[in-house]
Amino acid sequence: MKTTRNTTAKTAVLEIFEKSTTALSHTEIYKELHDVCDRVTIYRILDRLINDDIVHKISNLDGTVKYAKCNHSHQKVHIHNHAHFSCENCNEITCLENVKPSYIMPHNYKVNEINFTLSGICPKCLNSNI
Amino acid sequence: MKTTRNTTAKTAVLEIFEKSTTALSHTEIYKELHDVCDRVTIYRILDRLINDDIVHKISNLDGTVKYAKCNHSHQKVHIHNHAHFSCENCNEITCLENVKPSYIMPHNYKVNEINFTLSGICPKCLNSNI
DNA sequence: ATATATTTGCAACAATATTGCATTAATAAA
DNA sequence: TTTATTAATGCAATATTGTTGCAAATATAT
Repeated sequence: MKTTRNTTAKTAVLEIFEKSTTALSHTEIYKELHDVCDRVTIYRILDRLINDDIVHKISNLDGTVKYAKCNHSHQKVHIHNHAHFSCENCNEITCLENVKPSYIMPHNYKVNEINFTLSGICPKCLNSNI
Repeated sequence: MKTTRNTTAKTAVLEIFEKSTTALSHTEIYKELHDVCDRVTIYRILDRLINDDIVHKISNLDGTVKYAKCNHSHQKVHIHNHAHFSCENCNEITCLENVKPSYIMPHNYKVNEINFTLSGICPKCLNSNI
């Protein structure tokens, strides 16, 4: 198995995820790191982090792609089966760790992963709009 | 209210949706219509169809965007709150009209729309892989 | 048949993502 | 600590996806 190295850029990306309470787009990450590394490097770091199961990818209703750090406490196996909320006002995406949809599937489908994204207005915007 | 016209290109797009059992990307639609109309026209037709509530937009786990015809039988109001299935093998997206997730949201969120996409292996691929 | 407002094509542009390749740097081994 | 190995990076080029402005074409109402 190939090892994945701890580089300056990778550490910087992880720090940004640590600080952030919302999911981040490639562009948002690059804005903070434009003097640390190249645009392309960030794409490659994100790919690696996804592969290593440290970060997961979220695609918004409008087609924009964001990334968030997984916080699988200490489970061996984990599935990103929690929901995401996408605010139509501030465009922030937050993980709703505790929202887990229940559903009944037709037979003959093998489900590996689910993506449950809700959109609307987040509490922050709901309050400030009064 | 502005009227939306029935043009050759729009009719052609609708025919493609009619024929297809899966959701289609802009690229897939354009492949069939490259001698009927321009790339841009298809984007604009899709925009109109979404506005007219004839087509809905689905964004896949990998960030790709697809479109599918709504089959809201005869309801006055309808919400696209059904699930979609994205096959990891053939990459087709199908609407699971009858799969409707139930979930409990934290307070203070105003939910306007939901997107529930499951990925894995579809029945067709499951059978052919035996 | 004519008026008018929508739709289209084209060209240009913007944003996002990918690839090849030489160089740099992190890690393992000596 | 030094050296060897291979992952990671930077840069340039390219691909893909989506958007905009404007003149010309076309669908619809009158």
